[in-house]
Formats: sequence, structure tokens, C-alpha cells
Amino acid sequence: MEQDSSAAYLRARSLPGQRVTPQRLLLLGLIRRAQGHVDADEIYRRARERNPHISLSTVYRALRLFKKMGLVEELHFNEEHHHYEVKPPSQHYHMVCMECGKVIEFLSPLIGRIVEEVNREYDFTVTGGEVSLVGYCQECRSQETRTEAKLDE
Amino acid sequence: MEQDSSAAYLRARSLPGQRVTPQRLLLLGLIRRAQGHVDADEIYRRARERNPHISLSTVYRALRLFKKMGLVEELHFNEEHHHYEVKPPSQHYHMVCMECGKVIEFLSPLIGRIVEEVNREYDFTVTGGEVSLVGYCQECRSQETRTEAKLDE
DNA sequence: AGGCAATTGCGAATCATTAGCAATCGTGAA
DNA sequence: TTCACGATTGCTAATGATTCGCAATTGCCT
Ligand SMILES: [Mn+2]
Ligand SMILES: [Mn+2]
Ligand SMILES: [Zn+2]
Ligand SMILES: [Zn+2]
Repeated sequence: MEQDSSAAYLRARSLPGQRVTPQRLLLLGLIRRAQGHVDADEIYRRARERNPHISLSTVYRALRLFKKMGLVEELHFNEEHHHYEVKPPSQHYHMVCMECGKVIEFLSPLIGRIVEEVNREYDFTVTGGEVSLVGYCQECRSQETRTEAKLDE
Repeated sequence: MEQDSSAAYLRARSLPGQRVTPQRLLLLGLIRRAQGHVDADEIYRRARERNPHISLSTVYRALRLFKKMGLVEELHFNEEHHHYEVKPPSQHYHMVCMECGKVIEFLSPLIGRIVEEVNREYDFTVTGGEVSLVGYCQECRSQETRTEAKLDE
């Protein structure tokens, strides 16, 4: 089942001394099956359905660990908090509407080319990366025309 | 001088109703001449040298405005707070070391290709974008080998 | 010059994330 | 299988960054 494959997966990439705990397995499983962008609170909410005693701290600690281990990608949209998704992120970009916050996702091989380029030119081990474009979606662009972009609203 | 060109620049892009204030001119001038990544606090610190009464709120409000106006780019490194730089960001990427936080910057035409691609395929007005790769720099990678990545330290 | 909405400065919220610490638990050795 | 010890967890209490609310100012248009 899910749990087992995550256990093997996690144990295989753990450094000596690191433990495979039920909390980590639960969290990794959730993120893997989430298919998309989830933030810490959403993960916490879902995790509590399975383990009502799990703590939000544990969620953050696991996310930090998974990020360092290269298992998840941290996404920075036009918001104060962050989102996460499992890797490999199938070479896609994100476009974020600065008005409504909508996130459009699309595939492209160019991101792979960028990583190649870096590996060739720099002494830097790339474990992940993010391409995110900001702008305005079609709906918001039309509204913009009459509303004339109030800074706050 | 600086102030004048910023004034013209700012006024030219302001929407009706928006005002060109001395605070905004000061802040935009600072960011323009900063050449690189500055965060809100750094901008605030520098701004106070010129105008000791300027408020941190004003800094944040100006940054939000400049971002919406497309004058500055907001950068999301591996940190809790954000950094800013003027646009156009001359088509460069950032590589952030997850261990020491160092940011390496490099040029490449691929980012332009991505924007072209999006303009061709989607109904989305791109006003900016960010490509940032995460990983480990050469120094941190060597240390990693003995220290074996403690999560916290 | 006069009027008014936009903007500023404060100070007090919020929100996301992290720290501190005692109680547990996973793991590798015996 | 049992033990021992360090890694991890769950609280709760900090931090840190950013935003809000509001009265006092001040651009900007007539
Ligand atoms: Mn961010
Ligand atoms: Mn830069
Ligand atoms: Zn939108
Ligand atoms: Zn480094």
C-alpha cells in the first residue's frame, strides 16, 4: 500500500541517524497523493483526519526535512505562505495572477534545459527549482480596465 | 538627477488618482540604485538616512505598489522574507544554496524563451517572473559530506 | 488658493514559521 | 528480544514579516 512504498522510499533516502516515523510517513504520503499545491495548513488539516494528535510543528519540521532531502519542492507564489508539491515536478512552470491569485500550470522542456545549463557552467548541485511567472489572467485583465487597479480592496 | 528621472518614470506609469510622493520617489530611487537584491528592512534602513521619519509601513506599501505597477520584481529565496530588484531583470536566474543561503546569479536567454512560449500559448499577461534554482554550493557540499546534514543547527 | 481623495505614520493586529523543552519512540548494538 | 540513547514529537510561547485602522497630512486638479 501507500504507506509501504513511502516507507521504503523514505528510508532509502534517509541519512544515518534519521528516523522513519509514522508522522513522516503519513505526511509524505499525503503530499504525494495530493497532486498539486498544498500549503502547510492544508497538509495539517488532512493529516489530522488520520492522526488527530499530530502537531503543526511536526508538519513544518517534516516539510523542512523533505525539502532538504530533495523530496518536495517549495513553491513561492504571490502570497505570504508557501506551497509544496512532490518532486519530480514533471518540468512545469507556474503562472500566478497578481489580482485573483489563480495559479495556472503548464509543461515545458525549457526548465530542463536551464538545469543542464547550470550543471554545465557552475559548480552548484541543483536539487530543485522553480519557474514562476506573475501577471494578470484574462478575467482580471478585463476588470482592470474599468476598475483601474486600486492598490487595496 | 536621480530624483528627477524617477519622478518622470514614476509619473509616466502611474494610474489616474495615484500620487507621486517624495517617499515613493526616495524608495524607488534607492531600489534602482541598489543594483541587486534588497529586502524591506534594508530599504527601510537606507531610506531613513534620507528621511528619518519615513515609516516601515510606507516601505511595504510602496513595494506592493511598485510590484503591481511592474516596476520591481519580488524575489523568493530560501528565506521567510522577500527581496526586491528593479526591472527589467536582464534575463537572469538565481541559484540559492539551501545550506548557507548564498545567491548566485547568472544570465541566460532561456527565460526570454519561456515568456515567449507563454505569450504564444496562454491568455495571460506576463508582467514579471522568476527562475530560481535551489541546491548546494560547492563549499557546503564538501562540508555536507562529513557533517551529514543535521536538520537544525 | 481651496477641496478632497490618496497617502503617511503610528501602534496594534495578524499570520506564518520557529524555538524551547520535557516526554516518547525508533533503531542499532548486545 | 531487550536496552539505551539520541532523534523526534507535541505543547506552548516566541519571533519575524507584513498588514490594518485611523487620524493627520498632503498631492493634484480646478
Ligand atoms: Mn516566498
Ligand atoms: Mn538578481
Ligand atoms: Zn486573475
Ligand atoms: Zn552554500
